[in-house]
Amino acid sequence: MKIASWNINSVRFRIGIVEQFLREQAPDILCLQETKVIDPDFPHAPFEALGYRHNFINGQRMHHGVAILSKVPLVEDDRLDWQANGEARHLGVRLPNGVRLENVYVPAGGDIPDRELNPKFGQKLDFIERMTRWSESLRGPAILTGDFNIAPLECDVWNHKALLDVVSHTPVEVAALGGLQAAHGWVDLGRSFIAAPERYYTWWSYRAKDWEASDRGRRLDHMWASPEVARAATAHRVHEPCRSWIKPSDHVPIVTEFDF
DNA sequence: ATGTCCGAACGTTTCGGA
Repeated sequence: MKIASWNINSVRFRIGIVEQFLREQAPDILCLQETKVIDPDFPHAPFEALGYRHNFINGQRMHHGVAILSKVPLVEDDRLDWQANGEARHLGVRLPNGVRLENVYVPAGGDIPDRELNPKFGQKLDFIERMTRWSESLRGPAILTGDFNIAPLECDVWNHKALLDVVSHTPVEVAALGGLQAAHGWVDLGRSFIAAPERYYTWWSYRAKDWEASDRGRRLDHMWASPEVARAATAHRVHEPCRSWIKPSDHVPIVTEFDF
């Protein structure tokens, strides 16, 4: 079982590179974030043509939105709203073997890392806190993946010191993410296979003139698993070349293979 | 390091969000 996660930054605008990725990597399941499309306008046909016939979508107008496209039958569990503001940021399904698959788009949190000056930063921390409470009560084997919008380790960013005050790498966010991870004993599959201190990024800003040359990346996208599920993981890859494809997302896909 | 990209709006350009 091959499971991929990708913040696509508009599934309609980038349907061409989504198809290319699915043809080349053929994951059994693809979790998307930032689909940026209401459910009636979701482009189902390209996925069905490639064999993805078990599709679950949770979209909204303009922003956010998540989807799970699958070759294997899935059962939807829930779509949670940890901010209680109606934003489409989660979709939970169950795999044929009963393992839960949770696809999440964590709020970016704005530019200023101060909840008094920037309410979005507070919402991001509150979102993580509510996810932590949910995570504590979660029973059974599960996979938690998506764009967490936090790069926790020093080697998850191009310059640790330069980014200590930059939203996505501040100590308060890293501590919150650590609390979430501890709340279910989540295993960080990315770092299980690409161990620290090796460089590992999944996002490069559009604003760099040459993303590859400057390489100012961050690891914002993650795939975590319950300990028993993590033991079944056999491979994990990050597909950096996708950042150079035509009309790229600023994120690249991550893929984990499981022996089930 | 204030740069780029998306979707929407009575729009042929500007804006919020990331």
